[in-house]
Amino acid sequence: MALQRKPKVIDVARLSGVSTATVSRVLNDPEVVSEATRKAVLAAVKQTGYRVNRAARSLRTNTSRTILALVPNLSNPFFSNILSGLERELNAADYSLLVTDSGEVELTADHIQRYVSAGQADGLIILDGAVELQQLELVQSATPTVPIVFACEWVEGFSGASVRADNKGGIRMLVDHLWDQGHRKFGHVSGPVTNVLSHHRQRAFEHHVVSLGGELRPEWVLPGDFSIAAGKEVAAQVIGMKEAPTAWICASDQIAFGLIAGLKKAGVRVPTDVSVTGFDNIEMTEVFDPPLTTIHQHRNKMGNEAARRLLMQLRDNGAEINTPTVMPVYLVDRQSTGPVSKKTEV
Amino acid sequence: MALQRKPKVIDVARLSGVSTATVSRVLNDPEVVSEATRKAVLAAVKQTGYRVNRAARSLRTNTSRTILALVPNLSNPFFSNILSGLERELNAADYSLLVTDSGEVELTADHIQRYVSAGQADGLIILDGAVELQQLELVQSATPTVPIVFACEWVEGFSGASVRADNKGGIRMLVDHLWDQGHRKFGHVSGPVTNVLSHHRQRAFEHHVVSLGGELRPEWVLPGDFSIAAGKEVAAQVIGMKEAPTAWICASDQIAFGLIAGLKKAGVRVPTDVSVTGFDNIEMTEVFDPPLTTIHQHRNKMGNEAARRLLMQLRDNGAEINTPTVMPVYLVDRQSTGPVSKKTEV
DNA sequence: TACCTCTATGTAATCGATTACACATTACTG
DNA sequence: CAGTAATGTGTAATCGATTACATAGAGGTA
Repeated sequence: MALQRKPKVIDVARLSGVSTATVSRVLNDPEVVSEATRKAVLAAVKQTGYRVNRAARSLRTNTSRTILALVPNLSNPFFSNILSGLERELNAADYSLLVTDSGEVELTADHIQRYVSAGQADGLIILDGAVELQQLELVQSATPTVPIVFACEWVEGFSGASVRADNKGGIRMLVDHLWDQGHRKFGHVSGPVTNVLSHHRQRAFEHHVVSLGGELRPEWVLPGDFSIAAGKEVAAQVIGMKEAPTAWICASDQIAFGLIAGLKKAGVRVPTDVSVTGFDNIEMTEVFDPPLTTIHQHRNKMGNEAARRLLMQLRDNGAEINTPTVMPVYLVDRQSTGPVSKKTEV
Repeated sequence: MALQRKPKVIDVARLSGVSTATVSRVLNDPEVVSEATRKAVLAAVKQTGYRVNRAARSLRTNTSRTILALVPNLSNPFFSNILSGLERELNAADYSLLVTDSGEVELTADHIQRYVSAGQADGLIILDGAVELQQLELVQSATPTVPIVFACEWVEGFSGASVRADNKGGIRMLVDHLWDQGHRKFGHVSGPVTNVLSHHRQRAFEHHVVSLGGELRPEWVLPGDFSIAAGKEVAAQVIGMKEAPTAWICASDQIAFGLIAGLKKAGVRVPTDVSVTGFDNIEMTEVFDPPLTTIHQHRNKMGNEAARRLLMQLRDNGAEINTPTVMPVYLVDRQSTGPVSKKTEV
């Protein structure tokens, strides 16, 4: 009863008494076909269980309906959240998501082209800001029709689209919040020195603290790498400080966790002795002790938005809007921050 | 200087003075070509910057060199860790990884076939145990050459390959550990009732507690859903219990976090009053207060292994070995467990 | 030398869908 | 009603790589 071979257009065509061209039209451009034929063809499609062969279609149309996501570290939950948003949006538009971990390899134009030139991907979503601008431009000039959208991270100077959180706004909210609680001496544990987010937030931090009239010292700015381990290392340094900030702004929740854990172990109380904030609002912030005051970003939505911008570019055929989309963030006030205490003042 | 068009086999062929057949052979089956020709062709490939068109190759060979991963929830860090392992292994074998979130949709054979029948994927890695056996068998009979490997979760009764953690062993280690500390009354917060892992661990838990002679009561077994929220809900129930276990084994670290947070809020001390264990050993366990005693599983390696088994099947063309690969786990003893206290005994 | 084997390579068909172009039919216009 | 436009459909070329089959030449054997 069921067909032995996989059904092809020709089978559908025969069954419905039309040509392969018409079948194809029904599938790709239904309006041009008459009502009656369309119905007949769709019925035949259903009956045969026909499904287009993507390879054949790709070959002919020179498109893959597939998007490649370059993720710096697939095991990082932060990125997987964005991926999730991406995937949902792409799937809804009948695009597939190809994923590659860009963490180990150096992200050269050549590496990226392996996918693009081979016709495996119609567009690129890059979550990794650690691509060199020059390499990106090489990719763009080699395959100018392939849109590139950055999500979360980005590359300074790159002319393409990007979707990012309101990093600056987030930092300001945190500083304001702490300022209102009486803090005047601020420390910052930033992300990796080469990371765009680090730079951006670092700059926002400095500007805002200065503009409020708070104290800023170079030795109170410590680079981390977004990890718990980094937070712990910083804790060790903080404990040794003669004069320390009363509030620490960390570039990620993980750093804050590590820092607080380290401080607690040394007998420093948070927030009684020192206030600490995170960034991201990952799930765990809520059950951490103390629950973490942090900035929430809509990671899923950032993925959605990035996908939408990419799809738009694919449709409008490169109507590039290079203004970054900035997603709003908000402050989540929990218990890792509090009024500055007398004792801490040396 | 650079070519306008993308180079094709014919361009490489012309440049190196051979036929397209020979170029193809150099690329796919180098041994059959003479040393001299091979070198000439490779030089031409390099010079032209040629890259095979995957669509054309796919069409002709009826393979995609792409694997589809079905992930129940892309934003769950647990799965993204497995993904990461998968991706690395597949990439090393020149396979690409297509990812889809199976969480929202019902995983029907039809849904899966959308990818497979369309020739988009040569194999399937399923991280989602919530597929119906019948649907799986439909997929297998429709496309018997497409290997399926389960990773982490699996479907009872399914004849294909699977890679999983030693869930039973992990549970036993936990029970033994608690038993040694004097606990005799055990509670279990399991995963979702329909989840294979839940069942498996639940059974292991019951068997082992009983075989040691510990106490087991139906009201001490509470279903959760692996989430922090579930842990919190359970905490509320536990607090109301007339007689409660002295040790709780949770199906995930997240549940344990939620449970402990809830207990702490109600003034119950962990581990002084009650011991709690997790499962997974996610990064955060270390900085949690108290640091969580849990079972570590090699999530990355599970991904690696699943990919390896799939690739093996693709090479040996379906030499199916249906014994599951069980990955070892180990106990990480931290501070959420301790000797049973007198006070807790009612 | 005649014949066979083996190796290296070329010729051309093939995978399955899309689409340029051609054509037939119908509808509309003055 | 002739002429033109609009609509719907079919024919066949096409995308780019792989590979069955054919063949040329080298080497071996009786």
